[in-house]
Amino acid sequence: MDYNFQDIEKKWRAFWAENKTFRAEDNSTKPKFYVLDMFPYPSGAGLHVGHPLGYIASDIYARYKRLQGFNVLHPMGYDSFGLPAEQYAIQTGQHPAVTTKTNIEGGVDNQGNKIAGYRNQLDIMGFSFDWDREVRTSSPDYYKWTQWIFKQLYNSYYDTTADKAQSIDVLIAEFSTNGNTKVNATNDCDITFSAEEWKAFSEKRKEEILQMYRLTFLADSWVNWCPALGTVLANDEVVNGVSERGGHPVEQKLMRQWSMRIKAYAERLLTGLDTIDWTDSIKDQQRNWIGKSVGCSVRFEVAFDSASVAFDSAQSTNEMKVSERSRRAEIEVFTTRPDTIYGVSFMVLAPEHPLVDEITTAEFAAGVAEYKKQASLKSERDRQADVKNITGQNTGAFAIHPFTGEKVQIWIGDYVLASYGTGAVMAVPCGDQRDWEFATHFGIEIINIFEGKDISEGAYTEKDAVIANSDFLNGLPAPKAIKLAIYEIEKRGIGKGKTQYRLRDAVFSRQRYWGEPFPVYYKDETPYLVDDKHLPITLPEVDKYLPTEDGEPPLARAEKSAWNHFEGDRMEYNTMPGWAGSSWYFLRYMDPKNDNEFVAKEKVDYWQNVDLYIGGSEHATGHLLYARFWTKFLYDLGYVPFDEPFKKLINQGMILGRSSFVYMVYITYTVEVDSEVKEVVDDKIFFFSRNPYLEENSEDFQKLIERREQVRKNINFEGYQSLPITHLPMRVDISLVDNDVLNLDLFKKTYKYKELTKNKEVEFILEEDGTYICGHEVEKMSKSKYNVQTPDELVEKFGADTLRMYEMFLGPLEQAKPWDTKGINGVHNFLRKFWRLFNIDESGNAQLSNDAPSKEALKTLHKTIKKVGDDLDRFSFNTGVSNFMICANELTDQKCNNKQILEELVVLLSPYAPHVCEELWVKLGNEAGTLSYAKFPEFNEAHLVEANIAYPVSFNGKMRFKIELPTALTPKEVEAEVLAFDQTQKYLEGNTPKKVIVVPGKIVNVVM
RNA sequence: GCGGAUGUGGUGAAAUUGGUAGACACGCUAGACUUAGGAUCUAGUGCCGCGAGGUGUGUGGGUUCGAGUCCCUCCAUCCGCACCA
Repeated sequence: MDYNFQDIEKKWRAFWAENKTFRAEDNSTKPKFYVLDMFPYPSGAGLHVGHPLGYIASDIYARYKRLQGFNVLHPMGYDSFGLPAEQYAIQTGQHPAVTTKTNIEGGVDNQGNKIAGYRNQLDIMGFSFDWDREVRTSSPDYYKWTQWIFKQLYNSYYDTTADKAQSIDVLIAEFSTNGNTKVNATNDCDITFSAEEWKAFSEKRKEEILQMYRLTFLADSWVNWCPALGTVLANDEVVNGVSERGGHPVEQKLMRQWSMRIKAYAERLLTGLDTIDWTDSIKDQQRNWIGKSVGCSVRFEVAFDSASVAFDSAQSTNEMKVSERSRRAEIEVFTTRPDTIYGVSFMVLAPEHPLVDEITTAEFAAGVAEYKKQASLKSERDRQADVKNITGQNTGAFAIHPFTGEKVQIWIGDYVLASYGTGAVMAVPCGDQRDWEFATHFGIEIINIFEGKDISEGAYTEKDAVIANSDFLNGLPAPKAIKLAIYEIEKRGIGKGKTQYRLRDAVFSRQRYWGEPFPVYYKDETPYLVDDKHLPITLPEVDKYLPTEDGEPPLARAEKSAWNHFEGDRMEYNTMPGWAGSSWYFLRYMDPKNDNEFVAKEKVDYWQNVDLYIGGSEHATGHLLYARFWTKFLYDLGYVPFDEPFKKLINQGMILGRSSFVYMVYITYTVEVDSEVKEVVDDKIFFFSRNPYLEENSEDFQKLIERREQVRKNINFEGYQSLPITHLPMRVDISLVDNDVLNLDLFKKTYKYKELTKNKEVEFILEEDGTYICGHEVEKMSKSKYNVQTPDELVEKFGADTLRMYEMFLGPLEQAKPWDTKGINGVHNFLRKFWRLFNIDESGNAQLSNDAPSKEALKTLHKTIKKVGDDLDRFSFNTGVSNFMICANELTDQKCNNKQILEELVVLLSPYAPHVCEELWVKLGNEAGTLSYAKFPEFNEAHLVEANIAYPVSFNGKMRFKIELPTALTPKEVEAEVLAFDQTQKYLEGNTPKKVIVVPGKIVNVVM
């Protein structure tokens, strides 16, 4: 009986669903194992073959762990809030909840297109998900708890002494007893107050101050504003100055926004990386994003001497105030190289630095104003792109060097960023290349403080120099000098040792409809939290999904009655960003239906963190960082017993599309109609298999030349016309192409080229065998490129087991690879071959031998058990498939139909090809549905031991022949046998061997 | 510029600890068979050479009895970050 995969797969999928075969138990004595995929955003386009790659790998691993006796949690859900559904809603008026439901469950969209549905597409792959645990971030049952976590963050601050988050009540109590002078907390508060002052503050003022401490807070901050999307974006959602989604320009705007004080966790996010098993590349990306630098702050006093200051004559009241303050100002800088402080010959402030106007002298006021204007006009992107162009402007002011007491010039320059450190630097041209270039460009003094280093061609930036010319630092190597300099700076009270992070607090509000509403209302424009008993605050209905006319977010359109809970003057109009729901979803799977807690303590205590997480590397600085942050926070509050969410992370490589091209080739000429010159396309159009210019001497190319002469005659042109030949590559849908051969009939019938060629003669330039070969290019798989391969078609044609194994066989999981179906037959044939081993007769019974298995069959089996097991342990799924093929080939050669051997193999193969294995498992006489919990075969080395071994013998490292010797021989005996062997003399060529190296069981090398 | 990764036949790739380079599969060549099936079976297939043999893992060097694997140099491609003081 043939391998009828369609019936088999259908049958077992139904069986698994009906019997809930893959349900994970919360109360189990078995050890747990948590295998998680990054959940998908359910888009209308559906899944292509790239999406399931990671899911297949994780499913194989989950099934493997079940066979090893683990209680496996392997859930799936949907990250279902997001932009595409909202934009579709704006265009069509359809509620995003409806679109989202259709995209998940299948159906017809409101333009009549059939949607397969994510769930159906996932189901046909035979994944062993426990669907009873499904979560959707856009479901109120789920986002109730996203809102609840937000509230916990709001009610917490970061205590830097205890190095953990604490209740904000602790802080309020401290304010009431001691004010804020003794508080050690991560904050943005730049004022100090006493207990009495605190008590005297109004409620509104108190809340304003608390906002500067809370872990999520409302503040006016410079944000990435994307006008096209009408919303702000987090730093990780902005790539090269444009939005990650859609590629729209992004500008800086000062707005009142919710933020997450992720900065508080910078150090723990950094050190935590050392405890988890992720790739170096992702860890480095996170380290880079956090951007820790160790150094110290130093304050330079501004030298206000009467002669040089601008505002003696200035009228501004603001400046008058400064003048009244007895004109004292300090510039604080951050440096990682305090050892080079004697090399400071000037200072540079960011153009936006608040002190700039205050210190600029009259002489330079116009220049500074002009420079500031230029800088503000440049976008962030332009400023970054324009690195080579050195620009700057002297302010005319001076600072006093804190050690030498000398005056150094103060400049402004846009290479200093307002957003990093203090927005000011002490410039050390001998030790920093940018400072060196700046000094050289503007002719500022360069002081060399490195012993014996030449700085005439550039700065010396290594930290291995000895410091000179620097008073108390003289003669010290840089690392020691750094320590001493910090000590001295602190002693003199002009700064202190400090660690700086590049990590910014994360903007947490979006001016969108399709996201979680905040559990927040306003009274007198002061935010208050909604009480837990009113959660979730559900999304209110609105008339349109667009911002209001005054630029308020879409939720501002909601009537008061549209809110399920309304309090105060108004509710919060912003919604949460996409990463809110995905920052904790892995916890909800443990307890998805709990209505009283986000996850019950005993469940999270049992399941712990994710043992294996598989997903794309594009989330390196977004989701993966935020999820770690929230986990650490929930750990601090005692809700979860671990502070890293994902123990091991594997990033599957992207599957790229292979686009096919046809090349339209035609001649153009110009004609004058009513004194207007028009370009005309010739009446004949050629379709070439490839660029004809690549083969200019070919026969086919001659056809073009002839045609051109024809055209030349036809149009009867006067004067010179070059008659250019246009070569236009056009994508064709890959469904019309099989191994680069174009289905010409179908192409002619269906393709859009008709419009372009109507009323024209068309000639296809064919290969010698009459086929038309398409060109191809590897690029991202996308609908617009006509190169999408859906899993559905392949499952239909070859079966899910074949597709699962083929995607694994393609290459290492982590590697990016172009999609190509050329090899799929090989994998399909393997499964047929495997099926044939069972000798299944027409009535569907397996004809197997019950005898004791042969020695060689046992050897094949145990070799395979060992290799496949090892491959699974190191996530080498591609070699696993190879090993199954080798095994099937060997058993076929051995004509093995031994029941005992085949039964173990069925278990071994079942993680990769679950459907066919279930079928065979039952044919072997086992109970339906028990395969998933069978025992993974045990490897027995005894079956691999052979009496003889074929030693490869090499001479000076070159392998010459093999010699069959008993395994038990000692190296000495092997050496003797080899030297006595006939062929040895031939390869010795009369030399006496100097040495013979015998690696037992491996190789013999004769050194001459 | 900095960081990470990769480089092996016509193609996808394998070689886990330094020990027979190219397993497995696709493709291709030749043949067999037939219930004409995206079958099956046999033989071959890195390159050069009729052959003996030579040569071969991006380049050049080194360590070693032995290097795809370790070290150094350079080249190419991909990814991430990028005036971060």
